Amino acid sequence: MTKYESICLEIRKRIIERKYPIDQPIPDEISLAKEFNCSRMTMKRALDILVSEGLLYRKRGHGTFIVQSAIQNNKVNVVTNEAMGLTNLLKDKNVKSKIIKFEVQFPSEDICAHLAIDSKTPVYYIIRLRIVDGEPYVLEKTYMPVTIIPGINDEILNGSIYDYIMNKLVLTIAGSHRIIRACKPDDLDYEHLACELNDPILEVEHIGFLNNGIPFEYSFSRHRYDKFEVTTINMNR
Amino acid sequence: MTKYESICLEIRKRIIERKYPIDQPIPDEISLAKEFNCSRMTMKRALDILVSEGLLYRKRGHGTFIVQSAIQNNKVNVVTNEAMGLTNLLKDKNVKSKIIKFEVQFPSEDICAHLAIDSKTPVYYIIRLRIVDGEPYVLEKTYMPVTIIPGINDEILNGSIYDYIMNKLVLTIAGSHRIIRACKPDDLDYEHLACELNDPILEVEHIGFLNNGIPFEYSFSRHRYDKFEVTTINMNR
DNA sequence: CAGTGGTCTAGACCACCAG
DNA sequence: TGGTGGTCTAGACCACTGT
Repeated sequence: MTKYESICLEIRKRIIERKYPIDQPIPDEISLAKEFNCSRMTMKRALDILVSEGLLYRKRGHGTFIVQSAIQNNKVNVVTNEAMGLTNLLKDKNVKSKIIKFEVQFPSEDICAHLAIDSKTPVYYIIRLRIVDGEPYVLEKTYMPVTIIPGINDEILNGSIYDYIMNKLVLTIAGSHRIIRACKPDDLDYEHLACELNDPILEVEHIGFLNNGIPFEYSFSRHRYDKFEVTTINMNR
Repeated sequence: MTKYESICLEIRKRIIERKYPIDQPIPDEISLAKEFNCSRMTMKRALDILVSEGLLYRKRGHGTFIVQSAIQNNKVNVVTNEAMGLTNLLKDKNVKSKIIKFEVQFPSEDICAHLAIDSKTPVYYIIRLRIVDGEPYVLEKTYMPVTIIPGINDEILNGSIYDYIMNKLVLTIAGSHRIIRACKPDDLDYEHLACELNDPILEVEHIGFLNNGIPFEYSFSRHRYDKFEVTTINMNR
């Protein structure tokens, strides 16, 4: 935990707990730096993070202000790190996995293109049903190159693939690309997600990248329409 | 133009023009700082931007490397600006608007909370059907505070609200918050989007912010499931 | 061990804005 | 003019890596 991270945590806490008047600027950078016993640069870096999360905004010559709408709808935790996997995102819930399919195959042309590999690089083909508090939640179809993410087994699939990648393989997940769409359910959805005939499905197509820019995962997550929504924040530079 | 911006431009140019070997680390921060006659902190800041764009990645103890896939597929300009509005996003298409409703009202409690206003601040209530190349595309229900975005009229609604905000009111749109979900169609969708009975709808709930952190728009866009998908890019810090 | 990036400092000067 | 945030510096120490 770096100094700027812990300062950032504390300031975020204060804002959420209304320790600072919502219609006033928060204390200036120099005062805060003194209070936290750090340099102004470090203070600025901590505040930069909160600005990038949409919690604060600055006015040169005026001060730093709270974005009121950000804390009025309990939407504060929207800015979670997305690269965590379901097991970590819902860690206060009981998340289980049912392995529907777990195979190795040569990838199709489409898979090759998305994973930036050739057709002779084997990939895992995994279908998992994720169950949250006993209810079917999402059906995940995942392709991962065996060369990049080796050693997948049933035990890992029953827990968190992301934990395995980050902690056992010690790889860094740098980012992701998502395409979100609505579609009609197919037979697999009916079978595992307990859909009614006309329930829509929220499908998230996902490409995950490591910090060397190499894609390691191409997946389709099919969600029950009444159990999931995607939240995004876009701030211009 | 700040120093770190101009350095950033120059390094980006060198990478794209293959001035640095693609399979080698680029020069270390101290050498680059000397070359550009700046401090190491400033150099780091310039490189940080390129890392956040996915053009470079760093390995502690090793050096700074070029993300090969970033410059191999002309993907350099992926970081497009989303805050443009439909009229600009699809400017090579024929986008028309049909005004279904255009009223002024006092906002409900929910609208107040999302726009950070009180219940006596009037808002526009606008429903528009956007038609692309003659086909119904999206049904937009929009709330905007009259005080922040004054002077809306039919002419503006038939064109681009975003153009009006940016060019006539000269306000800067800083960011947005989106919630994306799948849902079943309602009567308004059947009537205007030419939905079949069981066609899902992709709904995007949207809050737009100005650069002072004030929300100026709260909207629900209901899309035909076969005509629209949302694309997002997420890069970790 | 030497070399890399990551963090942090104490202080400087500038740009912007209100009274 | 005073106070704010924005940029930049020169240097320090730390964490991590391969030799």
